[in-house]
Amino acid sequence: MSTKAEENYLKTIFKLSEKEKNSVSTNAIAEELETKPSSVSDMLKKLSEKELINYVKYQGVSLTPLGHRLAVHVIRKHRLWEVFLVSHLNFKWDEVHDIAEQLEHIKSKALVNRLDSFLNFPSYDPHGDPIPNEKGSFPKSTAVPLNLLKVKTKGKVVAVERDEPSFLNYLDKIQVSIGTHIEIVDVNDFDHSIDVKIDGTLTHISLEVAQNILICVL
Amino acid sequence: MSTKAEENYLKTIFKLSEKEKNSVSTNAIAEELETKPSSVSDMLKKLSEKELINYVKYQGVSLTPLGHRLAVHVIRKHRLWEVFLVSHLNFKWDEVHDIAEQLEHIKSKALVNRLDSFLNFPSYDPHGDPIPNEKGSFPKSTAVPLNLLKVKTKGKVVAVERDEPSFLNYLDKIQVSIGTHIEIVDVNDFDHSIDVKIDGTLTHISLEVAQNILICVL
DNA sequence: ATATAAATTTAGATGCATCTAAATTATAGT
DNA sequence: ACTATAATTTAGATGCATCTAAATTTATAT
Repeated sequence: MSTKAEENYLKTIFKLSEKEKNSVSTNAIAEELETKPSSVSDMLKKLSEKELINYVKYQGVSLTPLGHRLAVHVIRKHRLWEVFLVSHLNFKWDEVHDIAEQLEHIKSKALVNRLDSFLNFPSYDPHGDPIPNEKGSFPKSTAVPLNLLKVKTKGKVVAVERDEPSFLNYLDKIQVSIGTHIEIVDVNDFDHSIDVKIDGTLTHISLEVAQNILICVL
Repeated sequence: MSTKAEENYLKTIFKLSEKEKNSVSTNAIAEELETKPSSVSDMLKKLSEKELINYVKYQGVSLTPLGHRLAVHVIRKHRLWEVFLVSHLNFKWDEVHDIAEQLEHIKSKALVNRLDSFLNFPSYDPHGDPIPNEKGSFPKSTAVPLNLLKVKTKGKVVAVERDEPSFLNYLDKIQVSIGTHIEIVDVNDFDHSIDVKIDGTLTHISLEVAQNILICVL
């Protein structure tokens, strides 16, 4: 049986593995979890003994198939609960992350699968993140970060890559949500900020924000 | 902020306070929580320092108003989740206790209240136990244990006082659930077992079982 | 190639919740 | 009132997850 802390480590390693192709570093994990590298070292030893990660001292880590399965299952729970909170309890998309962080650790296979069925087997959570099915496979999508698109490209927002209320509130303010249509009007070579048309309105967006909005090109 | 363990102690003290009018003993708590009296002593000291219980060494404990409020809030969450599990996720009444034991520790005032509203402010959980409202007050009921009724009395099952699947499965087997009509046919003076008519069928019930079925006399 | 900096791990500590074994206090029977 | 027994608490230990400070290993830069 895995503890809450272990599950959070696995989730973080999974997340970081997606970005950086190679193995994940102790420091990166510490930063992501807002903890100290020494604490991470301790935990990596434990996870390694449980055969959840491949760990060679000073060389970083990667998930074993077992660790990968567990991480995906926690992510599945997190995202299903987010769907429930937004679609049935009327929470807004910026309010659900912290609650889902708690709910994702509830242990009951039956609960997850019944929740999934109750929600009609959703493929994406309120932030557009894909929800793995019971077997652990993700629906695939061909989304691209907004900052990589060229002028005149039109697309639809399919996901956002950050959960913080400050970010999500900003998106609300500029009227961006999942499904919103966006057109690239101009790209500023100096700071890589961009001008976009959102539902007809012209808006200026920083690189930082654009990087975290995923678009499906139309 | 209270930990899971603290909340479970408070819940237990609340439960035991209902039965025994006076203060609750260390041993009783230990037995209920399936832990050692020495562990209970440690925890009582902690709860006392947090002003959640009134504790005089060797004299047992009682809840302070603050501890009472917290205990009731945990019970509220437990019972609301049980309603959700049975009425929306199609769990049976004997399957929900263990899952609700986990869900009751999720911390979010908004979540509880929205869940309450989503469920239409239920007054009783699937076992017939009363659900306190947001302010902490319970709906009152005038239920009596089945074993205290006299021959020929007719009534309706309004609650059961145990959560164990073994007990609940037995009730399913003899066709007893919340709302079932029962008539006392005969009382055996020797072992206090009773003969009852359940939906027309004659059934023999032990004292142990009868004590845990609450009846509203008709 | 070697010194310096950066990343990582170890050593030793803390707080929480638990345990066993031993000591203490309360209670009940004669 | 006294003693045996039961209930309760204390002392000291363990495992988990974390921390700080120190040591070690790896990477980098001349």
